[in-house]
Amino acid sequence: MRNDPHPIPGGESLLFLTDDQIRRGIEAMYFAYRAFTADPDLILEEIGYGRAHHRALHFITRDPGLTVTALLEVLGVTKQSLNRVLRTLIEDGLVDSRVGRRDRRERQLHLTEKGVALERRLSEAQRARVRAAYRAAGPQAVAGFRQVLEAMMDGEMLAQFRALREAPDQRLAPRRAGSAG
Amino acid sequence: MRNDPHPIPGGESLLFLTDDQIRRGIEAMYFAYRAFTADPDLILEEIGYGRAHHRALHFITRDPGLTVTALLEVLGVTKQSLNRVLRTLIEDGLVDSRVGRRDRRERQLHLTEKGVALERRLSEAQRARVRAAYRAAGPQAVAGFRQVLEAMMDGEMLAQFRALREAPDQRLAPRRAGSAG
DNA sequence: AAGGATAGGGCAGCCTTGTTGACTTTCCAA
DNA sequence: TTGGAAAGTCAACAAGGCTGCCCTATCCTT
Repeated sequence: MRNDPHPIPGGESLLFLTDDQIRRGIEAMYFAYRAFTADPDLILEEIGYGRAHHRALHFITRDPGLTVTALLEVLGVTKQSLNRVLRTLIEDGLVDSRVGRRDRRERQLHLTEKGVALERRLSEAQRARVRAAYRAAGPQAVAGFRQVLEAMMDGEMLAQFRALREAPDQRLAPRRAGSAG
Repeated sequence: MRNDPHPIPGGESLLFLTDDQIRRGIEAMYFAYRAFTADPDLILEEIGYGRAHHRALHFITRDPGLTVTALLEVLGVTKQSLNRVLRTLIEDGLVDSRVGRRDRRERQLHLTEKGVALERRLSEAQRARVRAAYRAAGPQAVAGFRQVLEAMMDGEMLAQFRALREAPDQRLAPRRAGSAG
């Protein structure tokens, strides 16, 4: 298992599949993810929030009016965990939780002006880094980056990711189809 | 700031730098990182360890005999935080902490057989996913993936990352007197 | 030989953000 | 009307970050 021992008949060089290359990719992913979160983390620290707050603000911005359950599924955490974060955002006047119209058990989540302002500040910081990296690497590299990231996701997660793209302002929730918690 | 308003005179299409594309990249990074850690997380949970244990095992494997301080710098955490994790690994007989030869204040970290076995199991699980993603995306996409990840790192982190590459079995730390590791 | 600097570690205690379990409110269907 | 299911909330615990302070052993310089 030290080096990929499968010179698959097909022509192309498979050197990019050696264990060493894979391991370098794993390390790059680890370091890059730390860099990726570093800028918003600084802002969050100022105001006593954490990454979980940023994530909630992001997906509420992405899909205004989504329910707690829908947000839960996107984030892949338990509702208790999300609830704590959401409660502080609501108490601090960044998120508005409205009783659902079609189902009064549901809460529909929107950002307040203050919430929009913070979300924008956080996103801008994060986007600046990603934009710089994209610009430095060029469009072809970016296409490859996206391809590999998507190929890393499993089926259910990929579906969630694509659902965000395809239904930019649509509720994700109502499908009864079972998805694990 | 909604869409990149800089049609830089230079020719290429800059559509890959729109805020929308950047945001998709950010979301892809978020989901992919979750997928990326999912497989080892399952194994770690079985035995009551966390990601921090995996990271320590990884970098000790990467650079056997490295000191606590060197590991600290690679991981970017505090001594106290690392120490808790390292202590359990040593107590459980996965890591061996030997007094340094050239400097007896230092502790040189090695994996035991048991440690090697666990690290291999964790790495194999993670590599399997990355390898599958690489294979699916192809060598050109992988090159782009790596380019973007490196472009995301800041200078110091990039230096650390490259130091791992260039000195695969060398101490990262002070190099007082050159002695075999 | 003495004193400061460095490597490593321990303890106390804080925070965020995961987790499970138990609970209320609301809806819907038998 | 009643009972189950679903949405959301509250309580308590754990992992693993963090800081602060203290301690020993070991270097290294004076």
